[in-house]
Amino acid sequence: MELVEAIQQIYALPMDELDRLVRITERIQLEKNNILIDKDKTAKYIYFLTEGICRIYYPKEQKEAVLDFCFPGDSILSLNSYIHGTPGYEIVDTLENCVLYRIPVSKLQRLYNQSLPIANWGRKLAELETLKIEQRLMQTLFKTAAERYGDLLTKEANVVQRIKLGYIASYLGVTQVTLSRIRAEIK
Amino acid sequence: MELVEAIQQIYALPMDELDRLVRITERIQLEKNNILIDKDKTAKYIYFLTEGICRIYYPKEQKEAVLDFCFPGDSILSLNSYIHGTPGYEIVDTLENCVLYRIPVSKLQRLYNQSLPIANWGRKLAELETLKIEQRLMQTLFKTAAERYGDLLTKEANVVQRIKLGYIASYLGVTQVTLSRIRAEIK
DNA sequence: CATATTTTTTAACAATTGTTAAAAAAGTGA
DNA sequence: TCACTTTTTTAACAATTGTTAAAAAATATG
Repeated sequence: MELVEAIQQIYALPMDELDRLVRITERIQLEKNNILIDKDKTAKYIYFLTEGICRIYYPKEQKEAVLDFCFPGDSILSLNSYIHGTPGYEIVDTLENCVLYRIPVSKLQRLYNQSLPIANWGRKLAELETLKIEQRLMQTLFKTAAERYGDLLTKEANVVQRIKLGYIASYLGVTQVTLSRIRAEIK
Repeated sequence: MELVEAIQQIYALPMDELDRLVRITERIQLEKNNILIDKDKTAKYIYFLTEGICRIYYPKEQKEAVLDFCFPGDSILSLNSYIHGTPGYEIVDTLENCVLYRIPVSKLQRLYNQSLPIANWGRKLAELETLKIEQRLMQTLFKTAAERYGDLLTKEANVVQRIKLGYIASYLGVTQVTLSRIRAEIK
């Protein structure tokens, strides 16, 4: 998955506009088990993941919850921070060595006020994020943890084995013990 | 709550651009217990509610789930349908007599491709929707039904009495019986 | 105002998940 | 390879919520 591809899959841009975006992106590498986005900090960047796996989670005293896992091609934003320019809630860390591209939010905002296609690209980016979270919410509303674990297995089969059970359990909204019971049932 | 106010609170527009938006809106009234947005239909409009209360819910065989209640000042969109132009999942109905303004999605899309401020307005609309759902998700992840019921009571105190317990229970993700038990605890 | 309908509460029981702790399995590094 | 650490599984018990059904309360209707 390449940067240009990741940008274009959100909203197709004409060459010159695409170039304006690409010119403000930076490529970074981050080793396994490092923090990409920290809570209570104002996010200076939005990211595109091209290699590796990340985890987005909300840390709360005692009880943390995994919002999502990110795979190559995904965009990663600290939502509240990106949208309101205030400190965000979530922590994003790397579960494997990662390659990412980052766009400074301040420069991006400037482009939003200059370029119609890029403003519409930003609109699409937000719209797709909305759908992503809606899907997440609907799954927790309607599917049991067992069903959702099955979905994960079919969608990201080989990947599930690379993620700790505790993280997956948190993503599914159950304890590690319960997920272990679910897996015992399946076999 | 007036239409112009509802539009401007999303993203402030210059007078002439605001006017382009206002000119394509229509005022409608809908009596209590009518369907505003139906599932499996492609939404032709987005709405601003200025009077009354609406309920957004996902209907699933046996088990329906209330996503949100809408109050004056809120915008109402069938997310998937608005974003992808495909049939949506949710039903929106009126819990009281309502006054709404609607914008045809097709005309709105045209403006997105013509006007930079309106494209950015659409971006903000999507961004705010994202945060709304994120809040909803975080509440279900971290707060117990009892806590969330307490939140509802403080935020929309007088309004809660006007909404059926079954709807509120569905919004909180518990059965009506459980919510009844929660209320018995509080008193 | 009295009756019918809807909504809410209460009770008893079943089922599911959480909790704590210990054992087993897998992974890591010298 | 062996010892050590981390992760996963299993077991027993407690706590919470769902289910079903009936009673009570509130609301609507002629």
